[in-house]
Amino acid sequence: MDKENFFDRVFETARRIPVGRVTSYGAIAAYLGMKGSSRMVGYAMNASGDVFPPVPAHRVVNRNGMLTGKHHFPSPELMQQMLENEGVQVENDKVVEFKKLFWDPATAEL
DNA sequence: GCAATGACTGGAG
DNA sequence: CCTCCAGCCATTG
Repeated sequence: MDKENFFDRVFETARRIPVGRVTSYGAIAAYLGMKGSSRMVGYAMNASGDVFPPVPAHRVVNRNGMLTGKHHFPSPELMQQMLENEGVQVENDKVVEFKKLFWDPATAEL
């Protein structure tokens, strides 16, 4: 697959997410200059399980901090489990302190 | 090339 | 904070 050029951008950005932090699809999309393609970011994450190294898709949630992609994991409860394992408190399928744990790739230091 | 789909987003209620 | 509607755009059939 050579057309993973688009996905690769999303993957690299997603891998830059620090542990214990989370970000939104729109943040990644906007950072890559594809603000309108926020859906494509999630679509790319769908292929994240087919690439290497693995992408921490569990740190990527929607703008509301909701674990919208948990259903796409090997186990729907795995996503929340890993987040809590990293110190991210999750409740009702959404990050509690999302606003506080929110990580923006644009404000991230190299 | 068109139609359908989707791990989204912003605005309005 | 939650729900509904419409817009966006790449991937797939």
